[in-house]
Amino acid sequence: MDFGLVIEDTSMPANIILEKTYDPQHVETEMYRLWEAADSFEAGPDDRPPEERYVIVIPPPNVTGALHLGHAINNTLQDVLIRWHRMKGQNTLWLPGVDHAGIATQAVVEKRIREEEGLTRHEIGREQLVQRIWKWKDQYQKRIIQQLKLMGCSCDWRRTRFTLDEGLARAVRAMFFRLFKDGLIFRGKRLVNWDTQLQTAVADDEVYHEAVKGHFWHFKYPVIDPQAGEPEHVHIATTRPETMLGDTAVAVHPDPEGFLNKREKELRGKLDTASAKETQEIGKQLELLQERRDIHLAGLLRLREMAAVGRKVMLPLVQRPIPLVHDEWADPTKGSGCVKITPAHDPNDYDVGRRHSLPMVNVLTSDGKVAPIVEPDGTVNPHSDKYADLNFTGQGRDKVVADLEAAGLLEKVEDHEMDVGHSDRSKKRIEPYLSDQWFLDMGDRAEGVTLGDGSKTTGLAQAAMDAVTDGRVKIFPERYAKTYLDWLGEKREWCISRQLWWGHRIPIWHCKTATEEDIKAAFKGRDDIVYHYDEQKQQWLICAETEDLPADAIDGHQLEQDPDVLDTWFSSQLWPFSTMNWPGWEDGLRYYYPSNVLITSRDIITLWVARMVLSGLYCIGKVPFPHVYIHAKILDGRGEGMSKSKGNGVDPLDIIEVYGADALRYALVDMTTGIQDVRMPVEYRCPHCHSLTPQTASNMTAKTLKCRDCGKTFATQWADDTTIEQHGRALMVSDKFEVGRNFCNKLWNAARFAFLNLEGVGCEPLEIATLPPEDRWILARLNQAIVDSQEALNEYRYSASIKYLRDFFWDSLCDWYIELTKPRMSGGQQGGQAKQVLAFCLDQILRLLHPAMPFITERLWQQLNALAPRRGLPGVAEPSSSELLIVAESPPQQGWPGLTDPAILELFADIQSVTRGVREMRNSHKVSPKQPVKVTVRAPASHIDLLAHHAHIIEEMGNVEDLRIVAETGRPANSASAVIGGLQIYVHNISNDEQERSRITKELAQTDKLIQGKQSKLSNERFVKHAKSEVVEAERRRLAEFQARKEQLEAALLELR
RNA sequence: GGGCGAUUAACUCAGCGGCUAGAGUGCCUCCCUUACAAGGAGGAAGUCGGCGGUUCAAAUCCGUCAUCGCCCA
Repeated sequence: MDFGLVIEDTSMPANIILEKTYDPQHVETEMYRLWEAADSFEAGPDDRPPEERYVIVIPPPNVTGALHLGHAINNTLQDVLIRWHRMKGQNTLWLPGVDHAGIATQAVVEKRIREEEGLTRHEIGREQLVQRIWKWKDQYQKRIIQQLKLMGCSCDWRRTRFTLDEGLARAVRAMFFRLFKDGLIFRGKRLVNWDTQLQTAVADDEVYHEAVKGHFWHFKYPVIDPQAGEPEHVHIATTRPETMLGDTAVAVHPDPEGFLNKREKELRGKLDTASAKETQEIGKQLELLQERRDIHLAGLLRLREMAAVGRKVMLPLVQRPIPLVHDEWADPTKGSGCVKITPAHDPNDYDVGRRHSLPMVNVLTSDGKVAPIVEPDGTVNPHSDKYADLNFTGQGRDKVVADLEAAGLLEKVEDHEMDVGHSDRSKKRIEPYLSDQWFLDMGDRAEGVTLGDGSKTTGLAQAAMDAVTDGRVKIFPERYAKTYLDWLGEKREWCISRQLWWGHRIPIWHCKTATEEDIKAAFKGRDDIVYHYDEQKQQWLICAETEDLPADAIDGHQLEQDPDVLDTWFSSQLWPFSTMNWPGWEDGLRYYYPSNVLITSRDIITLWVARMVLSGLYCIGKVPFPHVYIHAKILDGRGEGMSKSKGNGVDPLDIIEVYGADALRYALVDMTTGIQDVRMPVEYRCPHCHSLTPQTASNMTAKTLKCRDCGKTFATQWADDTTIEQHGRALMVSDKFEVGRNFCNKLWNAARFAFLNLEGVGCEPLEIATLPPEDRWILARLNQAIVDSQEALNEYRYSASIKYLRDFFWDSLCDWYIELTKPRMSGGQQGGQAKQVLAFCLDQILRLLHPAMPFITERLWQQLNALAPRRGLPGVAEPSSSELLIVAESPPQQGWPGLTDPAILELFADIQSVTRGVREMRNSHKVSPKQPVKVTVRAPASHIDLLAHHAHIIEEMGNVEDLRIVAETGRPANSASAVIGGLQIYVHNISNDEQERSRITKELAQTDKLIQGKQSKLSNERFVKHAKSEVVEAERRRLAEFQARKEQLEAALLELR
């Protein structure tokens, strides 16, 4: 069979028949080629006004690895909107690209080099490593774009960008330069999360917490020259003994008694409203509190006095005298009430240190060893050399503990479990580390901050918050606005430097020796240079906006570029406009910025969305998008997030191979309701017999498995090449996509049926009112679907949208209209009209389904164009024709006014109920569907004509050979009966009195219950008084219906006697 | 510790103050009727997580408890 495209081969007969089942692979390739050949995805500025313009900038997938189902849902949802708006005739741009993902990508490449070659990055060198990462990036960018194309994404590929591109680097430098010039970027010493493996600072969000078993060590520090009544030692407890080398104080609470009182009051206050369980718990705490008072308070008060008069203790091992200080960080309810303070190695201690101007003594080297201890006066501590270079948490800790024990200062050791931060990338324990970093000030500033449009704001974070609170940016679903606002509300400074090699280098040059005059002279007349003096390090920091500075840029002085790179989100935040050539305005920025919507998942609302809004405002003065749509995260069947490394990550291409791209997309759209997670049980598809074996916790990491159906062995993603070759690799899929495949098949076959019948279809003016009822009905149903589905899509209700289309197409068009009109199609009366209506419905549903299922609809469109080039209802609905569906006009959002017909919808629903009643009776009495039955309907005289007009529907769909509609009749012999909507329906000769009696009795009982329910409701005066009159009316009507049914059932029962 | 969300049929989810609580899948019965068995016709299946409250009326709103998930500290 020739499967070529009509559009390519005009000599092909128009009535070629489609294959019986839909073959996605072949069609998908052909259709994508067709679109690319027609440049359908390409967009460029033209004279269409802003409201006829639609732009989405892709959330760039990172090049760490291939795309999984999470990306599939993200990009499908974008493509649906893009294709829909393109079909609305808008100037539509979907701008694609990928992200370099700094630390993540460097980590995977470093890891691979370590595993395969046993080399570290320092052995390879900066230049080599960066080159290797570029190679990795090229490979994955290619793979990612390939995946997107196979999913059907209609991006303007000519505009593909990468966050490390030259153009994007220009944007990064432009923003950095402005921020630096405005004094919003500064350098400072801070405690950061340090990854000792990758030797870089990492952000909070790159740290995960895990419970780790450890110990609580209790030590005592000797008091220097204890006075009478003072203890000889203070007691401290710690989970990190090795950090004591850097202690610079011991803190005690300034008002332990007040603290205990306050705590007691709080607890007693809680007691009033507490549940029984809580009461018990609180009681226990109160007891403990009393114990603290009795046993510890005197000691705590003495310590407070000692701190007040400036007493010191001698830090053991390194023999450093350190003060006792008052600070509320010390908790009087815990331990001795004293806490050791290591400002350079604990965030809380850091704050204490700042409050009391304590010196910071670093104890850690960048690669995770004990540092040589440098005392506050700058000298190296003579006692510290025996610890230097020991592994910090290993030998270093052991030695500190052993030495303290030897000195008789170890009191006891307890088991203790605690949450410890680990690096997401290297899986190594995160250490707090005091280091020089670059920061962006997000907070409010006295002098304010000037935004891109010249307006003033108090600070960057505030500007981004305002955009959401005043509605310039709307987040769907709304609840996520809270995440955004809460995070920004902290206005924390953002550490933007990373000690990595993969990323945008910080455009700052350091110079220690030059004077301001030297710098002025060297850069005279240049507005792309700014410089600030760094008091702390006593050096000039020179920022160059457009080009790198040579080392000898200042005569007689040496310049050195800052070795750090920027946090990856620094470049990602510029994505909505850096991709459009900012800071230049040419190449579309003026036309295409801002975009219309950002579609993403909730885990990067703070990391990325908030920062894009902030930078859009700062750089340009306009928010980058008015809408943010947050979609669900895909979890596996046990509720765990999918990931390749865990083994439960599903590659969209596996799904496409098994079910087809449209099936993938249909299912993803269908599951996009308002929920935040979607469960997706994962299954292995046996390469031998294609049956599915569910993935479980125990088989998730297996290299080979046995098919539970055919028993043969197959390989998984974990197996080596030889094993895969030997057994074949199982694709990882989920049967959730079967619904998509089935829908495609149904669409394909319905179209196939239509094509068999559409030859010679006309496009004549039709008088809607004179059409047979089924025609008027299907057109009204179509119109409903047109309106409802697009309305839903407009509000990002994807699942609802596709459901309207499915219901129209499958339940109405296929199951009723097509079945009903088969006789007309094959030569019956008004056959031409039926064909014309069918062609029109097909035309419209293909247009409506195209955004979600582009491949199959385009293929069918080609066929439809060949067979029925003119389609429509002249004078009522005249869609314009189009060679390609991708650019065909979408049905009008308000529908075709001439097709709206609520009356026929209501009437047809009644006819359907009657038909279903007949079917049910035949089915429950085991009458073969092939066996025609005789039916008599008793109806009120006023309804007889109307029913007669629709009799053919019941006859055709119920296989009724002789339908009589009469005002009066007795029960035909052995007939089964049903009461439906005021009609008494008898199906002749399929039942007996006994069966009827029992069935009617049962239904009577049920009806009685309903009547009672309604009666009690309506006899409630307050209901009648308070409820809306429509509601009361509706209830009365319903009661009347039930009562009428009851009467009929009783009459039917009487007939049996 | 704080926040967000979920809990409805065996499974995946709709419904979010007022119809006899729905759909798809699965299950059962019947049907290979020349568009489609990846299909058609019909059916069974639910104390809407528990307990309180608001209301004429609660799956829906509020409180609380339980279980699960996510985010932030």
